[in-house]
Amino acid sequence: MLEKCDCRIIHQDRVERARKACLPAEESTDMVQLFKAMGDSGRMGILLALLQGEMCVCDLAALLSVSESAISHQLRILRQLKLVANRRQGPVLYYRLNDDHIRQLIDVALDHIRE
Amino acid sequence: MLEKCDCRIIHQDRVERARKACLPAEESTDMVQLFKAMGDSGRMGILLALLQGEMCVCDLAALLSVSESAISHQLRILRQLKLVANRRQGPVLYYRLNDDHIRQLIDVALDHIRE
DNA sequence: TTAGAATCTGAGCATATGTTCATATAGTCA
DNA sequence: TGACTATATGAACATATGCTCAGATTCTAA
Repeated sequence: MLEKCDCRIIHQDRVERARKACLPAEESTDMVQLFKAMGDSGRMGILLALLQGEMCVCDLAALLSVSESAISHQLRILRQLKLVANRRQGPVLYYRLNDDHIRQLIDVALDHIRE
Repeated sequence: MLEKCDCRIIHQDRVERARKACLPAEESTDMVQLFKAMGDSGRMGILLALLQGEMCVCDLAALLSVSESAISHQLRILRQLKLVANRRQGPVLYYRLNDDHIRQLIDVALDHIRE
């Protein structure tokens, strides 16, 4: 036989190597949360829209054809993860992308799916 | 009054601008699928492990403390999205990251959460 | 070809997630 | 202050998602 798995670990060395390279648990979960936030069509629609510039809640609702409440719920998630930020002007809240990382992530993702 | 929203669209121009910049529907959904795939702690664990090099199913199961069946289900999703690829050597399938985009995405994500 | 190893697959179940609806809050103008 | 606008929030419900378990494949060695 070529390979045999006794304790269901064929390559103890590889498992150890990966275990040592593990990220701190908090970084890992934060990263998962970030990708999860971008892994929803509604939230991605918001992010793609904000790539073009600031928008308010009702603009986004009109653009994406969903209720303003739904947009607001999604924006809260994006806010908590520091993906978007807002500024108030009168009664209107203008949302924008919080930094350039989102654009970078989208660019790399597009590279991947277009290859 | 400073701003007023009649038809629930305050800034028609911004909505139009965003609408014109929309990605093709397929690209958008593919991108969402990609981020969704990376937005799960189990699958991210697999990807982080494979950053260190090839591993087989039972190695991953041991490393991540889940069943081989669960790993196999997750690997199928990652395979379909071209995040991982495998090669067979005897009865063992060795999985690896399919290209460098995953590493790039993880790097940018870490930049974001560490800032 | 037969037995056993490594992996895959489908169905079922428990949990997680997104939307809706009703209501609350913050800000503006008369 | 009182009426109205824009947005936020909480609960409830329907759907999506990941794991488990049992069984099916694929490959190897004898």
